[in-house]
Amino acid sequence: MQTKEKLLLESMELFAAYGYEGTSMAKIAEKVGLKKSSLYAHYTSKETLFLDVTEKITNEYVHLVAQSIDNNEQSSEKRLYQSFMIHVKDLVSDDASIQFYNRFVQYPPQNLEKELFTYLERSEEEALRILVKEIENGQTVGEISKDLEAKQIAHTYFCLLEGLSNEIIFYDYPTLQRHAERIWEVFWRGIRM
Amino acid sequence: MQTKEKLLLESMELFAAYGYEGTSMAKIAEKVGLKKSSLYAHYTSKETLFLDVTEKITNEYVHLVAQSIDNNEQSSEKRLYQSFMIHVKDLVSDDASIQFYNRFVQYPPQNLEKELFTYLERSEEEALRILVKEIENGQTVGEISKDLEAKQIAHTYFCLLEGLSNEIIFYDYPTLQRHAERIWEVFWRGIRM
DNA sequence: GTCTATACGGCGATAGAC
DNA sequence: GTCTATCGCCGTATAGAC
Repeated sequence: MQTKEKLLLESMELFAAYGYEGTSMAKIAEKVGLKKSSLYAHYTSKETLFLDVTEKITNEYVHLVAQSIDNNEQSSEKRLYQSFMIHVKDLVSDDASIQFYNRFVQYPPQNLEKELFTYLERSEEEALRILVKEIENGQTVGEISKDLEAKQIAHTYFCLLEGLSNEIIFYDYPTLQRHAERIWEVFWRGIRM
Repeated sequence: MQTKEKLLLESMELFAAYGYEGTSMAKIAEKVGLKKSSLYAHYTSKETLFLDVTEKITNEYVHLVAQSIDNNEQSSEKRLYQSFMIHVKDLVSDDASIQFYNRFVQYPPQNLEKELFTYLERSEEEALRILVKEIENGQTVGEISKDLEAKQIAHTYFCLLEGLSNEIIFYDYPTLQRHAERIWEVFWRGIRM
């Protein structure tokens, strides 16, 4: 793996775990296996490094949402359920990118707020659009109630996922998975035909 | 207001907005109207100040959950709906304490994780217990489905609130309130008789 | 209890040899 | 591109006068 690639990956994991202020260039350098001054051969500042990570992550996030909807599944219910559980799995798995995404959507570093926002706004909109499309499909084939707007349902879906991400600190994966299944049950009862 | 009281309040607001590492003793001092060295007459360290704020906030949180359920309302649906919307209102209002709570439940500062956890675990359990009681009540009087466990429903309820708290950065209060109402609609359809 | 002054370490960032 | 050395700044925390 190229040094710059590794730098992006390792710093992303540190930012996700300890936040922007909680992650020092020295710690990043140590994890990558360089001296901290060497990082500046790749990035002119901590800020530009962070923003580059952000750009990469937001692109990946949209990709993940799109990919999580498995078109081999027959019913909308199964497609949406599977997508939901894939997200839950990613929340606790080694995929720190979704933790990075959730953390900085909520708590952007003070001075980078505006620049972050432009990246995040775009990806939030795209992710929503992908899900709305799938839900409208479910409404067309008569699986999902037409009493509710597709956008409204999609919002609730993401809202639940974000809420679940808050529970990671308290529970292990099996417990979280059980919670997610029960929460899905409530959600599905709320939107089904 | 006593100096120590003011110190707790002002530092809480800064911690909630900028995080633990993002809040310096100098900024706290400035907001309180003291020199930073004077803070050490009240607390021996930034850590002890932060933990004292945490203790206060977790107690207030349990109190807020208990108080948000208005016993004058006749139906379980109305009581739960009103409680839900009070929380949403507090998310965006001047009440920084709920922002403090949500922030550090999810992202505790690295070195204080264990001590924070003991406070938060206790308050999470108590808040859940209060809501479970109200939901079981709704099940007894036949408003809420008995197909679902009260605990499961309570988890979904808090999960939605936490998810909504993530949306603050994107939307203003009226928009968030509309979202919350629509999300509630999905939720209620999911649990009603 | 609040102030001024200061200690000391870690931070982001730069200079310059190799 | 990576290193050693170093800068200037700001962080937490302490000492001591009032």
